[in-house]
Amino acid sequence: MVSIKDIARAAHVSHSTVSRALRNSPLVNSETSAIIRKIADEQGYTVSAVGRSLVTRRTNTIGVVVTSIANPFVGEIVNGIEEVALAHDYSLFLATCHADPVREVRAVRSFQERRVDGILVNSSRVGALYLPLLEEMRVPILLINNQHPGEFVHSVSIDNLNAGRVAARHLAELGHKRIGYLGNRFGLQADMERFSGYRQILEEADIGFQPELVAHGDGRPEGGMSAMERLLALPEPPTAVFCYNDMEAIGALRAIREHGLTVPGDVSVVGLDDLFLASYTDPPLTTIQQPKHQMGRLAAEILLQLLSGEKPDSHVTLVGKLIVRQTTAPPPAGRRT
Amino acid sequence: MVSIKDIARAAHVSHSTVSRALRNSPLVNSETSAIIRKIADEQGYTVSAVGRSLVTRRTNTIGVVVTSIANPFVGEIVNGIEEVALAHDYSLFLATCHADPVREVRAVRSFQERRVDGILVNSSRVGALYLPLLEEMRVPILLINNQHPGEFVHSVSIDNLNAGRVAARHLAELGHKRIGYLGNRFGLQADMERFSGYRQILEEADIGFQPELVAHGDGRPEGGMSAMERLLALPEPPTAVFCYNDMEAIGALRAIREHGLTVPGDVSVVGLDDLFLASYTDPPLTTIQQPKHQMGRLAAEILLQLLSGEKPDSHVTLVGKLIVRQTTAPPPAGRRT
DNA sequence: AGACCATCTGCAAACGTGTTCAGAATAACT
DNA sequence: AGTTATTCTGAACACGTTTGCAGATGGTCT
Repeated sequence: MVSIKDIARAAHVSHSTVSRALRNSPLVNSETSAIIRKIADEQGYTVSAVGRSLVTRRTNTIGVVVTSIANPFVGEIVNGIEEVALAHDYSLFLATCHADPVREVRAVRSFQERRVDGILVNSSRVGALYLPLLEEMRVPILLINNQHPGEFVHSVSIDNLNAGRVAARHLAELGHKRIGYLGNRFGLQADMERFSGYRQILEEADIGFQPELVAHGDGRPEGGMSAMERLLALPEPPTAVFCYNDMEAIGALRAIREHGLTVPGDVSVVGLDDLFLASYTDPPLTTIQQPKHQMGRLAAEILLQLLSGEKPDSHVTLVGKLIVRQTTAPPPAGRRT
Repeated sequence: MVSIKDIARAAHVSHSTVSRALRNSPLVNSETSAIIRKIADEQGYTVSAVGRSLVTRRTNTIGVVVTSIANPFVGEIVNGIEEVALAHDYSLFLATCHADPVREVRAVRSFQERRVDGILVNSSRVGALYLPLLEEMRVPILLINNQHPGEFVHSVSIDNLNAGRVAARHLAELGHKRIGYLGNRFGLQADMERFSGYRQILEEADIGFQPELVAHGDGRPEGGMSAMERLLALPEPPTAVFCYNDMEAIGALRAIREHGLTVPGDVSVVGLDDLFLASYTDPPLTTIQQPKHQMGRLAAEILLQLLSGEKPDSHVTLVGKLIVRQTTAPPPAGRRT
């Protein structure tokens, strides 16, 4: 591998001069600079980031740890991160932890060894347990959609309360009086916040909260399906449901169909996430869009600001947008009490 | 940041001894070794990969360049890669190129600067143009599902010919005589191979190839939808279609439904990829599963073998598995001619 | 001519680690 | 006691780069 010294020898200058020439330093004569660059080109020289990092004490890398990169949701986020990282000449270390604390710790340790300049964490189930570990590191850490954003220094997340409100309000405005909530049984903070927003709207709209209209899934289609079945088995089932996420909504759609009912004729459904899938369910799913890409971009931008010494806002929340497709409509004529 | 020299000073030994102690070298006395490790622990020392890489001339990193990480298909592959990388203490640099040659070249250059030990490329549209660039690098490169695998030294890909055969055979065995093909209009090699397999089966089954039953989409639902519409407009439309991928199959399902026909009652549909989505279409999609995860694992394993000096097979192909769900059935009674 | 300045270049140190080699200390022999 | 073998440690160099400082070169001014 050709180094700076090799081309110094070839150009009959010192390696310092080569270093300066390649970095366009005004200190070096433009002619010699041109010669040096030409030789470097011919020899196929590329600067060694590892040599450079050793002296500059910066690696121009950021570590990203996510639950699973196969999840299209996090894929979008990483896409946004990568976009701004690339624009600023940063590279990404990617690690997945699959919600396994051991793996997460291992990933962070590895990042520490590699001397990343900053870390982005997107793994909503990791609690405050790891706070000490993360803080022990000397680099800025930013959490995306984390379970306990308040406890960490910097975070970017969606406004879950607002999302719950927007979804419930949409259904209330369509005239629904029996609006169910298909939650997530793992007691995630996101679930509680979405539920709160939903409940707020019910109170504000004088519909009132009806506890029997709440069921819990597991965040996956199967869980959504069985939770929906429980609601449909009620003497007076809901005419609309707001689901914790799109995955559960898909399960709900199936349960409703298998129950011999139609969407949105008999039951309206609202999801949350706006996965790619949501456009292609039958019928296409009305949902709250999480600004995944923007979330990734914003997270990376804030991290870069931190790295350049600025002091950006500690906790940023983004609001989701309601995407009305075809799973919501007014309640059936006979049930508009 | 605490370095090896700091703990050497604290332990009253030389930094060489510290280096050895932390790497469990048998050369150092076990008692002093214990003392050193204790001090290192107290000071929160973590070895610097950049310092180490400088002397070992290995970074224990591999660069992964993909089209888009938001694509669940590539997400699964990366998942597999990460799994074996982690197991071997390698870290992943991730870069996305969005099928943009400029970005791809930039990503590879960045990897080169960072002195990755090897590179995995998954971007099926990149042709032989970049071969020189890739070969100029001094590290092993392995291509996953590439457009022109033969031209590169190492590759892992799916057996597209076989996939086409399996899909078509499944439909032929159900009794279909008019089997359409919904291809990809961009002339990808994968499309041609899948088509060849399909055609082979038609000949072997004495059904014969009927050119009017072939239409081309764009690899996305919209394209699949309009291509399917063209087939349905034929005087004698197909009773089954094999689609280039699941995305087009989803479009086909929608076109068929909007045409007032049912799946699989009137038309059978087979996709290819087995995206997560495929389980949740209505009805659930029969498709050929691409072993995405395994492909990622295998790619990483082969690369690691290359890195350790072994000479594994140059070109590995994996066979996809037929997943029969509910979009395929015998043709309608009136059309079994 | 000498003083001064501007412009460029090289020397040397530093970053954190691994590794070779030589030598010190101790133990085990004759 | 003297020799040899064994076990451990430290000095020194290397890896590739950046950068402060000193010095060289050549030019301009008094």
